[in-house]
Amino acid sequence: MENDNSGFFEKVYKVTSLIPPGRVSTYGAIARYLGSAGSSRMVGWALNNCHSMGEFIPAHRVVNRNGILTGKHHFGTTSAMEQLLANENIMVEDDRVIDFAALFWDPCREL
DNA sequence: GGTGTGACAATGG
DNA sequence: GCCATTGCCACAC
Repeated sequence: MENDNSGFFEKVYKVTSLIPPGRVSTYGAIARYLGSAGSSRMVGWALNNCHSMGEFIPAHRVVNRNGILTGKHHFGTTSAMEQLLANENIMVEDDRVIDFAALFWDPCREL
């Protein structure tokens, strides 16, 4: 299919797209689900290339393990990510997801 | 084929 | 408890 990217990236996009609305995930969780727990940084990098994809990736649902919107700057504007999260009923305060633990979506556990 | 990187994570001081 | 450093692994040049 069209998703014949480099493999790891494709999985990142896939899993990220599979994040249910109103939920958030972490780079480490996704990386671990892909079989590479130490590739947490790769997840972020993959999302960085998400702009090269012809499809929108809900990367705003992906935050670091602290629930902090680390990559909000990559959305163009810092408010873009917060707006997107707010649109998903996710409240963000001080660049951090409120009740992140409850909204945390683990692909290894829920998928 | 080697080097650099990158939106993290974990540990140490 | 907060700041700095290292590890990590896959992709781009």
